[in-house]
Amino acid sequence: MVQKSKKPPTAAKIDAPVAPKRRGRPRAYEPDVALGKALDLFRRDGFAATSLDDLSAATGMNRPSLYGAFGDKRALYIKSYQRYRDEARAAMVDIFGAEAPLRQRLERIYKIALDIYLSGESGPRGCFTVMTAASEAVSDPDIRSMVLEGLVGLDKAFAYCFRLAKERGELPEAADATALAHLASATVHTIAIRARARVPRKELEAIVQGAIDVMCGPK
Amino acid sequence: MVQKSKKPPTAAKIDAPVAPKRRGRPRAYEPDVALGKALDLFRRDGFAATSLDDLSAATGMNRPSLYGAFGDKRALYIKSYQRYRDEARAAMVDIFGAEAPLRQRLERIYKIALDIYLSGESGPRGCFTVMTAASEAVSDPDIRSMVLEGLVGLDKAFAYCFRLAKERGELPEAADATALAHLASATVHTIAIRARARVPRKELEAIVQGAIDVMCGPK
DNA sequence: ACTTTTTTGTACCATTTCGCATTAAATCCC
DNA sequence: GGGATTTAATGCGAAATGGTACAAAAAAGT
Repeated sequence: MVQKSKKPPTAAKIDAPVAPKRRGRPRAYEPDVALGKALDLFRRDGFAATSLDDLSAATGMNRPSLYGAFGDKRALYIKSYQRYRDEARAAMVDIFGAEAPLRQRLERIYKIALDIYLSGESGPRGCFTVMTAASEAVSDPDIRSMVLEGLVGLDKAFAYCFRLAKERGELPEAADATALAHLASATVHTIAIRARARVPRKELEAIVQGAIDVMCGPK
Repeated sequence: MVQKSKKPPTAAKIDAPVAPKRRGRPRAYEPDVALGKALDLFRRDGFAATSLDDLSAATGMNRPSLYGAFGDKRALYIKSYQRYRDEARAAMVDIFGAEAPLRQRLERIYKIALDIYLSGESGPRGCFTVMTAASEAVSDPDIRSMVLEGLVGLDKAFAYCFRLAKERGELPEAADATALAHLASATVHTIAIRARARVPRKELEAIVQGAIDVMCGPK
């Protein structure tokens, strides 16, 4: 019961990208979009304040289906978080090392961050990593280590970005790439928090610009 | 029913600091310490994950007493938050404008912040303002505005601190006090978050030092 | 001693919550 | 069409939750 689908032995192809032709009653939902809905809820209300009924209503799946597809509430939360982080990472990863000048790279990163944090029909939802750190992280070691991964992942990406800038002569040799990276991450965190307090985008952008100016020198 | 205690008309003194000699059965708890215990729980687990039973057990008060003394769960949360903020503010407020050089003032502020964020028997508890922003802030306008107050309060304190440094010649005239203040707040936020992810104090102190170096110039 | 006042403590209620057992439905294989 | 298999749907149940009613208890006033 570990492998969930036995491939038809006739097919020599690599895993078919579509229509595996499953055996029983077809699913009435798409796991991916359901997970997206669950993520939306968790991002808005957090783990404890989101009930299985809420999740069931949002995904259109009834509880047993939810349970069968994703496991219990905690497992669903973890899968939601992983998906959030994969998406956020995918949206940013290319930019850190792009050819554009440092300023531009940073601006692009923060624009994407703001897009993520300010999205949401019922108000901005902030950063899921930050939210998770602020709630479940303390009590659950597994979740805590995922959060830590997320935090240091961002640190490292920014550090790479700044080291590159030094190599390209955009920053003085004396610049401390690690310290700058922590400041860049801190700026991400602060706008995530302020977003949830409904600070308007204009102000968040001003904070970002100020931070960039300090980090890059007053171009 | 607005005034909660009618003063004895014989006493011409200003509100007696001790022993008002109340009338009925004496309280079995001290409201201040009970509120402190409630704050401890809320800080660790957040609003939704803290039950009235937990609060009752921690404070030693049974639920009806809790209710009578502080109102419902939300009211208790709000009172807890106000107390947290009052304490945190009181611990820092004198330092921002102290005579010591900028670096020293910043170092003292961050030391106090770390002491607050890393305290807690069952793991570090982070910053209650950040935690509240990450959870209840979106859905509850009253709580959200309190959080916002907390955030801008810190911004303003740091801004005052940096303006003072400029006047004292510790920073170049061109330095942007507002932008530096936002960076200083961002550093507070980032260590609060990382503290909950159990990043050890040494690392947090390194982050703080790096931030101070960037903000103050590489002394 | 008796009343009044305030708080405690027990017990209760209505609701919500998570999880699962069971039955009904829809599809594939033969 | 009949059986196998996978999923959906209903609904149960035990526990927990927020909140409150009510009586007993402990003090002050008279």
